[in-house]
Amino acid sequence: MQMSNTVEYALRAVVWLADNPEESHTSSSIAEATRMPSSYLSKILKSLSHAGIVYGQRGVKGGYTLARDPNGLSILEVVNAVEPVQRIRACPLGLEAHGKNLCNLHRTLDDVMIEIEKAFANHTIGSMLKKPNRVKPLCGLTVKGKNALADDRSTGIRR
Amino acid sequence: MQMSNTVEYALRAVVWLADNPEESHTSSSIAEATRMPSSYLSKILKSLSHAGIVYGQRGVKGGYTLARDPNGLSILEVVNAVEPVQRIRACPLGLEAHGKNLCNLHRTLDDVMIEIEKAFANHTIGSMLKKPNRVKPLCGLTVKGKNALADDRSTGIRR
DNA sequence: CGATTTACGGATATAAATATCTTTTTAATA
DNA sequence: TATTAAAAAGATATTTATATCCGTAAATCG
Repeated sequence: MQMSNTVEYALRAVVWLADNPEESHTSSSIAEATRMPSSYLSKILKSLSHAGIVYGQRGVKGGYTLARDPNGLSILEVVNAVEPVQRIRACPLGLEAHGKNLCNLHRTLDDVMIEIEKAFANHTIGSMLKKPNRVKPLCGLTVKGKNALADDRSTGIRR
Repeated sequence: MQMSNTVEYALRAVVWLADNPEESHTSSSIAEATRMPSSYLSKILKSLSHAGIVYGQRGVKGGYTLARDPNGLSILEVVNAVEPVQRIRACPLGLEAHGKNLCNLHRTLDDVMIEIEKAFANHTIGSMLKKPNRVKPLCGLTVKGKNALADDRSTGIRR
């Protein structure tokens, strides 16, 4: 049971945009700054754009900006944009016998999913930027050329 | 964000064993009863056996039985046996710069993982069997030949 | 003891998630 | 208006998770 790469990437990108709101950022500049695969990120940004979380401006001087107020944007919304939290609404065994009634196992598992939804919903992107922390968001990375850890070759790809 | 098949299968098997404790059950009989791929289940049962959650008896008249008291067995233990809940203990970006200190994003994500652990830990296998419910555990399936929904061809495989 | 049944360990195959690449569309600017 | 930059769309490749298969070990029974 693990946080998927897709969710991790999407959140990194959104936090980055929230923390650097003064200008728009291209897909590849975000990828470089936050150390993730550029072409995969571009796919993720499309989903975020569809969901209205980021705004993508095409063409020269284009790029992505955050389309929402970080203080009103929950982690749950970001997660749902790329990999929706799947509630259990009907028996996974596919038995029609009892309609919408779940047995205790699946009722319990759905309760766990509800808890997961709540845990995600409880945090906003804004709150993560505001909390004091010795460690800067995204582990001290900054915009390319300004203060980035230039000679770190790690990709950030897990597993 | 979804409950994996592996976790779903493991829990179905454990609940089945807890609900039918009077005799041992072969891997394939459990698979048939709870509608899941037999050979994959046998792999999952191996993990559960390693974790001491089920006991596997070889040979004629052998099979699996629950090795633990269902009332003291949490869902978390079953989940951890097959697909451990992965806490975030170091920066996924792999930066050594700040040791064990997580930035707010990863601190928050790890908090979510803690909530997931708690949600799993809060339920025991026994409690699911005891709760009154119009729908029987595992959606009314019973031991082969007794009362199973014999003409249902659904496999229970999602996605 | 030999045959049968079953778990166990590990190799192989298949499907799905992850990642990359190619082409098209849109916008800016020279 | 031509050129360039970048998102958007979607096809393709790679990797990982899911599922199957096969040989071995242990237990039972005749």
